Formats: sequence, structure tokens, C-alpha cells
Amino acid sequence: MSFWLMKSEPDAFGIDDLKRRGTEPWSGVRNYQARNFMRDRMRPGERAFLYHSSCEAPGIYGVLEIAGTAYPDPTQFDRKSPYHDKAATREQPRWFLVDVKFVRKLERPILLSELRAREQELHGLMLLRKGSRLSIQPVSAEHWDQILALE
DNA sequence: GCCAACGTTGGC
DNA sequence: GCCAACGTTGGC
Repeated sequence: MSFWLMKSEPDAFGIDDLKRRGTEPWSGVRNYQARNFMRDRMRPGERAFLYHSSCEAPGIYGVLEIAGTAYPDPTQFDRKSPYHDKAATREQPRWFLVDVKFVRKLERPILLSELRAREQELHGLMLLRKGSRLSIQPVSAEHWDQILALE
């Protein structure tokens, strides 16, 4: 059982959008490491933090659940999509996604600044590593519990 | 295979 | 808007 952190920009797709939609394909990931996590490691039923980046108060805003195993991201085949990839074919898709399901919105966001302030306990958390920009990150079970306890 | 140039991410 | 860090591309 693994835990995860998934980033989005709230202007594009935030926790309230997910709440409204219920389940949503996590499309548009174009980073191999993040893809590999979704394709090779994520299992249905696992949980992830929804982290909001590039906004006024970056932090964790909600919890979601991995709703299924990975499948090819359809936007890679769509010429009109900003995520179109002309090197991808249906026979050999390059990009994968999972569906994610809304679990809950946190009572209050757990801000990046708070996580930073607890760098000692959260030692090794990928989010706090300098220069770490990965949009999908594993979170250890221990860190998961520690972070939720801050709510 | 190296590496410079370029593009993107994301906090501040 | 700035800039550090990282990933990708493409010439050689």
C-alpha cells in the first residue's frame, strides 16, 4: 500500500473541481518519472494528497483515491490538445494516466510553509527536497500520518 | 555520448 | 517578474 502526492494548479483543476466531478482522469502528465509512478506503481484504492502549486498559498488541500489502474492518456492522440504528442501512437502510447476519485477536502489546507517548518520530522519528504518539481511523488506511510496529524 | 541551449516548474 | 533547478532536444 503506497501513498502519494499529486500536484495541480488550482486555477486549472483544484480540489473543488474534483469534488464537483467526483472522478477525473489525471491527464496531461508529461514527465517520465511521474508517468512511471502512475503506470507501474499506483494501485486502485491507494490514497494521495492533492497539492496545489503556483498559487497564493501552496499546500495540501485534499485527499483523493486512485480509482483504477493506468491506461493511455487520450490527450496524447488529440491534435487539438495542448498535450498532443505526435510521437505517440495507439499501438505504442507514450503517456499514461490514472483516474482519481475525490475523498475529502481538508478542513484547512496544510501549507508548504508548515511542512517546511517541520522539516526535521518530515526528513526525506520529496516535496521538501531542493529543486524537486515532480508532479507525482511517493509519500511514506509515516510521513502520510505525520502530515495528516497537522490538519 | 557529450553538452549547450532552450523550455518548464514553481516558490517567492 | 525573477530565478534556480531540472528535463529535453539536437548538433557534433
